[in-house]
Amino acid sequence: MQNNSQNIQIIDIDYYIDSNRPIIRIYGKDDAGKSICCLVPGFEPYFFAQADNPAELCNYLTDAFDCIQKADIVEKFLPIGYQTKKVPIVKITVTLPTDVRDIRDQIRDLPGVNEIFEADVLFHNRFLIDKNLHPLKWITITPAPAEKELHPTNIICEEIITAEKVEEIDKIAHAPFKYLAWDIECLPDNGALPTPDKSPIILMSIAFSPEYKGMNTLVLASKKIDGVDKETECYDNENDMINAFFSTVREYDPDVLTGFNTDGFDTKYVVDRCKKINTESGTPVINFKIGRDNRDLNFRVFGATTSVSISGRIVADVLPLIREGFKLKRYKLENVAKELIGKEKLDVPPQEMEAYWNDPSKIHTFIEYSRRDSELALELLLKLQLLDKYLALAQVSGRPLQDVINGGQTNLVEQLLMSRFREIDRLMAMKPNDEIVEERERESNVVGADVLDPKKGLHCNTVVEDYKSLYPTIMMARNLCYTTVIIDKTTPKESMIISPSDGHFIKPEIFKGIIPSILEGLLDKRVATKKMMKNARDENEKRVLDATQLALKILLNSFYGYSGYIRARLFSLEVANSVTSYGRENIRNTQNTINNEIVTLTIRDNQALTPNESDGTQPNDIIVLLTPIYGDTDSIFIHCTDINGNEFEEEEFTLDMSALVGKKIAEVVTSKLPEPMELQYEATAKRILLVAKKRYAMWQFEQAKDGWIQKIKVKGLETVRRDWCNLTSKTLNIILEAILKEGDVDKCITYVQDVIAKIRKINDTRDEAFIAELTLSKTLSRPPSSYKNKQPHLTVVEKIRERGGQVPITGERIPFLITTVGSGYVEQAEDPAYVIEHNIPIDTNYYIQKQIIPPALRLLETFGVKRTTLEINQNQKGLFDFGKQEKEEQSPKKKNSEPAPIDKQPSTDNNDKGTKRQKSLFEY
DNA sequence: ATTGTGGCCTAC
DNA sequence: TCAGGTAGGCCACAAT
Repeated sequence: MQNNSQNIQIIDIDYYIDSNRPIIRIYGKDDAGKSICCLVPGFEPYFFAQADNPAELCNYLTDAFDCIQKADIVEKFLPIGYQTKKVPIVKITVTLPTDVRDIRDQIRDLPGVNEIFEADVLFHNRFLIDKNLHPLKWITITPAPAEKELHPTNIICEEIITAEKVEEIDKIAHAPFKYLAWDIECLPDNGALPTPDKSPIILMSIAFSPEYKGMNTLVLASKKIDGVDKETECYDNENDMINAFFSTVREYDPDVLTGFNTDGFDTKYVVDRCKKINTESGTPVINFKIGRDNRDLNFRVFGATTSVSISGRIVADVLPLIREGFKLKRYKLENVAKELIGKEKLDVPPQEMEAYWNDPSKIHTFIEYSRRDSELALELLLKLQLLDKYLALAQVSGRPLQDVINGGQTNLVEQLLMSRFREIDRLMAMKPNDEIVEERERESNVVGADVLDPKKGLHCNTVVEDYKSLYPTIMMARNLCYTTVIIDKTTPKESMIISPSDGHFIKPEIFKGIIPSILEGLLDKRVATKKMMKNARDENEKRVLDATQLALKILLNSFYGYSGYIRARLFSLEVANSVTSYGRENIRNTQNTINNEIVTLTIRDNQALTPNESDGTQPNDIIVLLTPIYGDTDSIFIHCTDINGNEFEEEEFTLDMSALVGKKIAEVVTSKLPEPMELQYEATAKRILLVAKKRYAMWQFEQAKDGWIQKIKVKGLETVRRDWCNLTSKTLNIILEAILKEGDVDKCITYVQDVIAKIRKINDTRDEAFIAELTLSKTLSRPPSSYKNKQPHLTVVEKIRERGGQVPITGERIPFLITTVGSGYVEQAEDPAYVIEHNIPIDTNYYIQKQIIPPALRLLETFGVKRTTLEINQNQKGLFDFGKQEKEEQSPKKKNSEPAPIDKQPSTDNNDKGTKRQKSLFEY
């Protein structure tokens, strides 16, 4: 190896033009933190065309267009369908990447040209695919000899290397990245959202990691302010401040730029403001070129969303990352910081900003407020490790990090498919145009999974089993792929796999599909990564590996969704429907196997035996009757009872026994399935309350290395829904705890009655903390004008607009309370801040009748509890200890962790903490 | 009273 | 919200 070769981690990739040829530019960082730009000349853009007469097309093309370097006939498979013969295709190599689109448009409609392929693959992605390189992985660069060196003048990295050769190498740890978070403050328009044509930017703040010239933060002000500290710089006016901001960014040279809602607000605001100032001055007084190629930042605006990118750097707005990663009721910086890192945002209300700015005694508070916002954004990104997953997805998929952050799963899947298609000489289809999308939309009819009817009510001792990666394993087991779908009607039946939805695929012995092969690779890699994780001693490495295995899991599960996605390059209803039809068949088969074949298991000598294995009954045998009581898509819940279908007595059926049963069922079912499909034992529910499809709660015990980990798991019920108020969630949590752990319905009734009593008094007490518990929220999911029906959150948006406040934008969650003002729930919705400020009465009846009683009753009616019982006004008994809910704990040596089945609990109280007699749960 | 729809959010 | 898929519960309200 040459000793002047250099290793870098790829951060970004693009190209530039030098002497009318494209040069690939790889931006990266070495392990000492030096920013390096690697130039790779010699890669040429190309695409493909299928023609009636390929030779004729070749001749025509080379004669007609100067920018076409070559037109050759190559042999390729077409994108969809199992094929045995390649077809002749014209490969058109052009001079510049932009020529691809030009030539494509000019030849598309020529007579004799049937179809164009791969003309919409961006040049830098083409390079990554063809060279088998992956962003965020490390490469070693062999420098070109001096005479071949390129000397671009605009690149502002610390070092520029012209590469002779680049090769990927193995290295786990990331390079030391530099992060910069920023934020702007503008003078609002009378408390409403500021607009760039009217409102100036007055403060800009920055937070650095690692520090910059000894500073962790820096606030720039657009006027002279007395008595500021050394991390605040004052300028004479707005342009000077903005220019200082951009030159600070250039000088610090961050790899990652972040902020809170910077893509959605700040970036566009600053750019618009700069343009306005530049236009008004007649000369460009502001230089906002902050790319590592010394160019402007790039915008792409799609309707309400803008995505920002800066060449050579990564733009990562934390707001969308947090939206995706955390389920919160609101996503204002204030809420997010408090919920996720326990930090307070400083408070300067928009209406008062002007006053703060103009008041010398308050302006320092304003400066600190601004500084805090950048600090919080940076802290969120780093502490929550928001980028980890995306770095790993870029590495595994081969797509540039900025695409991974801004885009969806489509890009990732397509990059993987394209790489593998290229290896076997298969063409990739172009992205569908609007016409094709509409057609697919009309035809699209994908049937999904089965949800088994739940046996509603309370059950003890239920084992939960699920299929490991069901859809990916189905695709592997049945060779489901675009490349295996039968298009030749003469294919003999014995060569085909026919799915329950009547999809036809070639057998893997004849040709193994690309998707199954990709999935197999991802699965193997995931197993290997998890193994490395176990052995890793370095915490940092462990973190990276954990992100990698998560990324692999995400990719594994993306292929099914992609196959039925109407905007996909490859779209196949036959594939999508075959996957789900096998899934439905599978869950039914599982249910039947348990019902009709296994039926019972015998527990003997710490083993679970099937009827075949047990060979009669022995004295200490415990016979367990298995009844599937619920299942959704890839899971099945099996109730374990005695032979007569009654719940076991306390201690008769232990958790350890349930694990034996669960594992035995998994083993028997798995043995009948094709590889690599696998049913696995997940956990045991000591008690489970099945309310409806997709709605249940259970007291779950999961087997760990040293004992059982217990928790209450709630699915689909109001507790986990963000469109119900906190009071509902808390009330239901108490009820669930009482039912599942203590079997105490009395307690539930008293509790609900007390909650109702407290609601009744809220307009007298005006307890603000309690009012906050009544706040509902809903997402404003589209522009207000496009709603067909009125909605409560729309009412609130309208009211805020009329009052001249900051109007929420599409995609925001809107909090509201139901007041007595107006008629009907929709009209009665009001902004909580306004309710407090103007002392608007709360509609107590709504909360009692709509928010508390129906959800409580849904849980309690199985025990015979009636609406009238809950409504009885029992003058306040006062046991309001909200918020003492158990999360997750190691089960303490069986102490009280195995109460008797509820319907058999003795009528005398054996519970050490209560004294009053409990009614049986079925006495109501 | 029952049925249909628009809307929201969740399970998987 | 150009950002993978379908199933499904429940609310409010309108139509029957």
